[in-house]
Amino acid sequence: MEMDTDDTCKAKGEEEKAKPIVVILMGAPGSGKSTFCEHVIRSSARSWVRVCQDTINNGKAGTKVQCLTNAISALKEGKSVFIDRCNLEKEQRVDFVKLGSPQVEVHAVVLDLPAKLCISRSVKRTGHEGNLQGGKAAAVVNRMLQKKELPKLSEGFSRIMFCQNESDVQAALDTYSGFGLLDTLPHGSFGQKKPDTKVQLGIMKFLKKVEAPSNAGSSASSIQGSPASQIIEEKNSCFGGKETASLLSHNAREEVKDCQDPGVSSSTRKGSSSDGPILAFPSISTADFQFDHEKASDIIVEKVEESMDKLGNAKLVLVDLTRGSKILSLVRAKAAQKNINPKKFFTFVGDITKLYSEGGLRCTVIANAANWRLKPGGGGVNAAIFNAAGPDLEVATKEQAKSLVPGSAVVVPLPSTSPLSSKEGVTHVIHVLGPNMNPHRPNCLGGDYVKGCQILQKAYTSLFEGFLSIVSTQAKLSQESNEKIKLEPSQSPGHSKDGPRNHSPTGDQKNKRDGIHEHEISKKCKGSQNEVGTSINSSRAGKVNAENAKLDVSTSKAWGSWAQALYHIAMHPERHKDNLLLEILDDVVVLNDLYPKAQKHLLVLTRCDGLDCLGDVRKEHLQLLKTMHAVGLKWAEKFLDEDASLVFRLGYHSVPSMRQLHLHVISQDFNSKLLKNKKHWNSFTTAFFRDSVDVIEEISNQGKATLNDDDRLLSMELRCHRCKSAHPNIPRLKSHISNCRAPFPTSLLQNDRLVLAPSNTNNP
DNA sequence: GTTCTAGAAC
DNA sequence: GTTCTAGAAC
Repeated sequence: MEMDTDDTCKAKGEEEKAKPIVVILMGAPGSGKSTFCEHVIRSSARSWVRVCQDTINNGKAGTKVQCLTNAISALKEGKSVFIDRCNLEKEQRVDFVKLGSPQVEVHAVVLDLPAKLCISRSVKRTGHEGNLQGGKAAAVVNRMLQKKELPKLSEGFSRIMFCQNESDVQAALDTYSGFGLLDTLPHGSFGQKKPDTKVQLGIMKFLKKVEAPSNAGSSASSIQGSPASQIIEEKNSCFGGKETASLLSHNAREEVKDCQDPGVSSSTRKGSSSDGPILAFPSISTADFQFDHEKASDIIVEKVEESMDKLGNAKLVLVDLTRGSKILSLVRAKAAQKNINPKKFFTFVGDITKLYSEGGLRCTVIANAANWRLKPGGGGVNAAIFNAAGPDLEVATKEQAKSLVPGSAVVVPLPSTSPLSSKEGVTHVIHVLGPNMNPHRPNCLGGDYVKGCQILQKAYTSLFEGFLSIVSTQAKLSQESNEKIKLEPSQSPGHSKDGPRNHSPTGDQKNKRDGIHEHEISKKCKGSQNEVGTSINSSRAGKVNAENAKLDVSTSKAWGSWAQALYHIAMHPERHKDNLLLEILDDVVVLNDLYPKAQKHLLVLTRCDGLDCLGDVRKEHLQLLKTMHAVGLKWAEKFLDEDASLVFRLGYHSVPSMRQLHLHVISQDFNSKLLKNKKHWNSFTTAFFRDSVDVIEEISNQGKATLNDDDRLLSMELRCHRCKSAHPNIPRLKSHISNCRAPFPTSLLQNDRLVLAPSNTNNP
């Protein structure tokens, strides 16, 4: 056993009072477990014992029982213990979790780093204690990661830290290095991006690309237990849940240093139709009003929990300016313990007046921790918001109320002339007055927390009710504007959908949002504004529906000239006599993909004008979808007659590059010189690809299809679609898939997602 | 040095 | 969607 202890700096007495802990490390070979232990042990004020199975037997590998025995004796001596072994499967760690007791907490530190990184470290390392060197490392790491089961609090951990990139690891190192003998750490699960799915994540570099899709892997192609939830970010400075970094503009990431946001996907930035309005609110009363943070965090979490059911697609975000703010970490821990949906409520570090411009987080409503006179000035959030909003906010506030009593809130629509509106997209400010515990401020409660808590509860209730009233009003207005659009379709051609939205009766508010939207369009599209305007098909401009006429951007998109080819074929197949065309029917055209990404790759193209992509599909298209599927299936079966070894998959890209709804019928060999890049691969092998059978089911049941439209799906780590092993680049991946005969993942074998020759059904 | 990727242009 | 190519990665 390694006794990496540092006895020099602590007195015996201290150790006796202190509670030892067990930290179970989890991670593949090369994930840095031993290094982690060494770093902590070097700088910690505690006595640690590192129990390493690789070396426990006089420097050689030992048994699990030896590890347990040594851990128990270390704990008896009051020492804290690192369990340094892979521990990737639940069963492998269960006995170590049992080391916990009322006196001994068991923590998990998960070094869930990219497979690529672990592999390269394992390969490179020489003289590693576990003797896992050389070329076999890749195979071993891949195999282990495929069995990975991420830990859950329910296994018996009081605290779990997920580290998915180097900065997470640094944060965990800081946490445990500074974890003194008498300190306690908040309980809960920290830093995991998506607890329930195993989304593969991109190999992008920090500042160049964003990271984990928050929700995109939930479809059939994500496999429980697959080694997928791996982040390749190397420098992300965001600790405790890095998702929000995906929202940040490049220059903002440096400033937003802490966030926990498993819920906000890049769609919040892009403003896709699935977004809901977001209320950003500061912690009320805990700053200048000196309200106790523990009590305040209880109330925030309790009130958030109460409002969860009423939120619909709206979201709440607690904002604080400083990284490592006590109130944020308390709220995070308590929200995690209560299993509050992290998609609907999360925390964010940043300036509440610059959430969009600097943080990339679009919050249409922000709350202000106001003073009772509703006046600018003072300090903190109140001063910041009044400053950022300019005199417009003061004027608009006066129209609504002259003063506030503690525990109440007032909703103020923000004029579009306010910079906070034009730059940040804020439509409303809600002033909230919380209880005051500061004797130097008016209405001090003098330490009466019974009353204080009541008032703070009331304050949050008023705030959330105010927000919900805005949400429901806006939803109604967008319905009305939608009705109006339907009545006046002639006004829309030639404009982006901002045109129709200007007909809405909401006046100022609408214009303001349109400003943001245009900003986004100009960022997203490389073409000129003119191009944007003209390339949106006029038949689509009137199609803005109730959903996409909401606060956020519609699904409508601009198509470049190069993206029109399929549309032209669909409209006039007879003019395209080229040899790609296979079949022309009343509703569909079948053609070979011009750039096939597999031995067989066909497109079944709808001839319906105005149906550009999966996002446009509604219940009235159900029969068409079934026809497309049936035609695709017919062709797949024809090819299977010729070559029984083929396997087909039928489906749609969540966001196609080419206009005009088309079904891909693609053989799963992916044997094509034209499959050249990560986007090609991931567009057919991640949740970005929506199986036709699932789409039909969704349209039938819900009236629309789920779009896994997060760009990050397309830049995820390259993994074999059969065995899910990770590969560093396209050539290596292709070389692997040409030989891989692993069975397809179960999810693909279900529900006829794969189409096989009858003779091939048992062993694809 | 070569291989490979990612972003811009089309 | 592809092509081109700078520059990162090896």
